[in-house]
Amino acid sequence: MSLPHALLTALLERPCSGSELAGRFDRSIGFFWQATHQQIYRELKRLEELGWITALAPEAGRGRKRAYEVRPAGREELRRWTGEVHEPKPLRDELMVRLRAEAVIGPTDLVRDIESRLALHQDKLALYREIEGRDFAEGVPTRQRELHHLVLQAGIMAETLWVDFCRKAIGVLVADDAAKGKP
Amino acid sequence: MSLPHALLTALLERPCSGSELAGRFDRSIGFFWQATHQQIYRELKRLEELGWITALAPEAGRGRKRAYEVRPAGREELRRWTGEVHEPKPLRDELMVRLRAEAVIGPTDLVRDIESRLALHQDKLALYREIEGRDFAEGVPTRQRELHHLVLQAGIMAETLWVDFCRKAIGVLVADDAAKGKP
DNA sequence: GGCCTTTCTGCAACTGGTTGCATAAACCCG
DNA sequence: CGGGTTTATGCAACCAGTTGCAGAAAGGCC
Repeated sequence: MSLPHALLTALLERPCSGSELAGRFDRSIGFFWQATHQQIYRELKRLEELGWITALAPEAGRGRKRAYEVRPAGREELRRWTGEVHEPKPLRDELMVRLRAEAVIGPTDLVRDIESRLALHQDKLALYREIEGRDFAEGVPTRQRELHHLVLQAGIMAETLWVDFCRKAIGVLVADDAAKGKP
Repeated sequence: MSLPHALLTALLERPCSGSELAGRFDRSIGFFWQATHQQIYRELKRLEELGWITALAPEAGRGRKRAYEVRPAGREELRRWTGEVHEPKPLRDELMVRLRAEAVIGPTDLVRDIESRLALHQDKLALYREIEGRDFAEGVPTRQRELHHLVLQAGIMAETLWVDFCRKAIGVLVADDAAKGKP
């Protein structure tokens, strides 16, 4: 639902082609909104049909790149959407379903899954902290920089939460196993 | 993706009909996995075809209720699934896209949206804390209770995070406005 | 008993996102 | 310069979840 607007934002930051967008989605915006290249191409086509973006003159490069830039109508639409009040999507986490399943069908191998999750969250947290140190440790705090920092902080907070939660969950599951005499 | 297993879990806790499941999803499991009644009916049908659940003899009540119970194959499948290692779904949050949009197109009405979100998260947090006080303040900590508590704690942690983040975000956005002379 | 409402079940169509595959241009290397 | 590789674009089918609507059985009301 926010893909078109994420694309408009990225293209406003800097006009570029589909594949470049895919690359930039993997970083920055992609921390909170992922998109495959197929989604991106499909959506770019639609945005062009809507008159929100236009293709720029094709420049040389690998393959046949088509860069896009945002038209005034697109910028206007982005402003409209950003100012709207939206219902937040409720949380949805498979791990919680699995924990409840564990509660009914007794001990399973769930701990291993949580351990691997823990590692992933720790990695991501380390990455975010590194970015924070590199990009936000010093320099003038403009509005834009502050907002980008805010988004990164959300990432840091969320990953910290999951690291904490995984540790706590492992604690509960392992203590249970120990209590049952499984060393 | 976890809907079938969420249903199996719920049906193992207590066999019941589609509409009852919908009601129970609104509470408990529904804090982390939502499903509409259409999804539930469709899925129950599929689970029956797979031989994981069976319909019980129809009992009286509103409409024509069909209660289901889990068969051994279903329990086995749930165990298998719970023990599997899954990739966690990456975070996806529209608000972050909107904050980045704000960063590019200058001040918008985004604060209002965040304020309404803040209220929602506070409400949910209060609800979760109330449930915690009611259900987990005392009593023997069995494995099942501990796991249910753990899931609830995840909810509390997440809602706390969002309350904190909304406050922080409002701080940034409002400070910016003030700096621009808009009182 | 007839009628309106509520509860429960379900179909059909749609949407956003994913997967698998195809094609074309540039580039790289022997 | 010709064949393999990489990069860029895209189609088609699919899957999970959502929306809108409809019919059937039970309950309540007059």
